[in-house]
Amino acid sequence: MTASADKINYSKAKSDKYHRILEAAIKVFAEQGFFHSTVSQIAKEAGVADGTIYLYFKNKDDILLQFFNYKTKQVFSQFREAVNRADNAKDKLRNLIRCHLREFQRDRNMAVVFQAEARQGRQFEKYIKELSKMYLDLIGEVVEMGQEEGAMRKELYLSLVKRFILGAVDEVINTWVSAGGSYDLVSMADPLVELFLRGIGSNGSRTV
Amino acid sequence: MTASADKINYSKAKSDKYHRILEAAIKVFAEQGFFHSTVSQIAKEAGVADGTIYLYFKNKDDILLQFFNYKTKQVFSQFREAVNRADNAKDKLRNLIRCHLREFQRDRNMAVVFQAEARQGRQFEKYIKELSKMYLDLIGEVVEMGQEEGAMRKELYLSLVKRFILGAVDEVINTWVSAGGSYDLVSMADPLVELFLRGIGSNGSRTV
Amino acid sequence: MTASADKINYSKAKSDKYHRILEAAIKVFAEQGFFHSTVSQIAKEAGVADGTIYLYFKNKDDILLQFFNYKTKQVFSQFREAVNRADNAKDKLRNLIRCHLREFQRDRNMAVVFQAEARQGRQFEKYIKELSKMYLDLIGEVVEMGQEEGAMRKELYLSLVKRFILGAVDEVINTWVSAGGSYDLVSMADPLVELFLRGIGSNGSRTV
Amino acid sequence: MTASADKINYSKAKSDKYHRILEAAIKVFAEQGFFHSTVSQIAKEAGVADGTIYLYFKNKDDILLQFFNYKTKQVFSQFREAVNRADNAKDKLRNLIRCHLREFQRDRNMAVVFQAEARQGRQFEKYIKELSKMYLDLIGEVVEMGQEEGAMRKELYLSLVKRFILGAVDEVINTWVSAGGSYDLVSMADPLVELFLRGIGSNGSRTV
DNA sequence: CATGAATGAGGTTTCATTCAT
DNA sequence: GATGAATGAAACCTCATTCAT
Repeated sequence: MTASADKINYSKAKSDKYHRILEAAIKVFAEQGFFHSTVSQIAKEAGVADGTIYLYFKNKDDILLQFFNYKTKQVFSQFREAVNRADNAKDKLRNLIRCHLREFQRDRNMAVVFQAEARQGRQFEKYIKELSKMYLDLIGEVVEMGQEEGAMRKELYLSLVKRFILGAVDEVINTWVSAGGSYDLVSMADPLVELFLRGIGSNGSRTV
Repeated sequence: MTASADKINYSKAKSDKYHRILEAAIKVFAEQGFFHSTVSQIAKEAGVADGTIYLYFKNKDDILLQFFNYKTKQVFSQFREAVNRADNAKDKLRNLIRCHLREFQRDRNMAVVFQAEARQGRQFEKYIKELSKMYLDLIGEVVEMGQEEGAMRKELYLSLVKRFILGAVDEVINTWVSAGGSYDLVSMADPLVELFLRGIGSNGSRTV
Repeated sequence: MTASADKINYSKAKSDKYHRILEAAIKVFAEQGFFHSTVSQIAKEAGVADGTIYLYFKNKDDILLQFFNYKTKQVFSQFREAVNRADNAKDKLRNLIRCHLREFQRDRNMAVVFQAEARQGRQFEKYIKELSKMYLDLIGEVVEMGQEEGAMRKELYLSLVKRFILGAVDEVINTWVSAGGSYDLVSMADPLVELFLRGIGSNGSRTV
Repeated sequence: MTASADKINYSKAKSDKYHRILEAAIKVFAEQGFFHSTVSQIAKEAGVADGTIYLYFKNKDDILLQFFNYKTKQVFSQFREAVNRADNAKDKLRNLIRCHLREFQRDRNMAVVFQAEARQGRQFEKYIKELSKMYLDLIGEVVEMGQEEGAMRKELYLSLVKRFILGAVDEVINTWVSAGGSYDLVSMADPLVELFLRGIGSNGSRTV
């Protein structure tokens, strides 16, 4: 007797309140962390009664789950578009990373929650892994195209390259989040892409 | 600084029980996450009474704090040694990363807790930042030496490079943790270092 | 008497919806028990909105109260008729018990609710006692008539006899309800009446 | 991961507090009914903190369950003894019923809870049925012995007889409970047994 | 030092009831 | 009359922490 989907208003074109609660929750989660946030705080921030939350979400966990779902879809279509807008691999990579940084800069609460809660495993593991995979696949496509174009090295260890890129971008965002979002994140994109492409070694260096 | 030194036995060269509890806690945190772990579980795992925990730790948070302190110091001296063991920048970098991966592979519980709980901000933020800073500084030193040696590009945006390296290593560890530690993590070190040094672009590529 | 007549439509010859809700409620109560039933479930079963219930009933308790009132009146007139249809005490008793079992068999939901919720005391105590009294009085009349007719022993402890009969019938119904109504309840009537009249002792037995 | 038997102190020879809580709970249940009773009320009545309840009982339901278990065992051994103390069926029956009434009179809270909550089905159904069965079996034994002795009629419909007796006794207790326990319940035993044995019909009556 | 029973604040969640539409 | 989204009181239960032994 799970009291879920049939009781909860997921349809209704994501009614006004659904989004109000979701945004409020993300704000509170960003400020306090998921575990230290209380449903009451979220309700107050959203300007609704505690019980109202449960008309739109199955439970507290479900709020975070819905967020991953909702923001993810939204952000991912942006990523995809950004990649499509360019016609060579390097520009695709640059566009992807610019877009990534731009979107996270645009909504810092989202960024904080993504960066902080996504590493928690347990209940959200499945979602996070899926999310991560989508991103890695996107990078994978771009790199493979780059290899075909001759713009990227053929002998790359692809699955490592993907993590190498995601990890670096992630850390750049983390740092920005930790710093309170006090500087322009997007401006990191181009230098970062250069590092990806050229590495840090001096020209023609033999490394192994 | 911490208002507890008088009650809690931090001296005594870290008695047997102190470490037993700490290791037990890390095991439990790794399995359940910090918030879902209970003091009782830790006590049971350590084979002591619940109350005993409070003879060695101020409270639940303090356990995690002590862990960051304890493991950090231990691991950091290893990192420092690894760097010192080489006499050129590239080898220092390679040694650092090998050591990092080796240590995290050696103690997977530690790895899980580090990777998961360190991103939570709030109560542990200060510690984590400090930790992160130590690592970044170490990388910074190596890179600067590399620039002097001529082994690394002079025009690098140093603070970005540091995050670029930390982030990538971190993500490689995360992936390994998510996969249940099922493959050899250390073998990622050399390919990773190559990516840092040469990037993913084909030789002589102009990137901007 | 009830402080609500002005708000609630008790007049109007019990509109269609009133009965729909009442029957729905009894069904739900029978399935889940009064306390575990929610007003929403009742509304859904009745095919009306939650709020509509409050146009016909003062509150959740009132639904059960109205049920006791409504079914009681209805069933009691049947009992009275059954008794009247016979012209000697033994047949009256037999008719009463047959009727009782028949009516409860006819509407198992009613039976379940009657048997289960009537023993709860507290809020419904008054109603239940009244109900019980009506039944006991009916039995009393029959037995007294039997005594006058010479068909029943003169020295009976009347108030005990009444409970003795009611209790036995009740338990027979309980058992049938517990068994899921899987056998014919009415067929218990005649053997039961024989037990009332002859007891279980062998003929001519001296019992004290 | 049901947090039950391993966490809860069922051993310890039913420690002092276990019984204090149980008796307090029964008192509160008797006064308010199970559903209207709150854990806080029980805790206050027992003179312990709310949380303490959960050291001894898995949850609120478990309190009632434990009660059925505990009192049942206790009371049933009394019933069995009472039956054994006589050496003919009629006396066994009389002893059983006297004992039943005596025990319920002795502890009115128990009586109230037994009579009221035992009819609720749902969560406690299994227990109640078991309980009921034990009692019915005991009666069954006695009646069968009576038949062998020639003290009871051979042609009896045994399963009906059992319910007939249990029901009547039950109702006598209910009435006494409803009346606030204001009269002597045990004095009902002998007249009741006479009704069982001789019925209410006049001597030699043909009933069918 | 060590214990673990006891505490009680505080969180999540349910659901009877209301009221603007 | 009818609706059903919204309310918020109140219940159950957990668990970090204390303290008498």
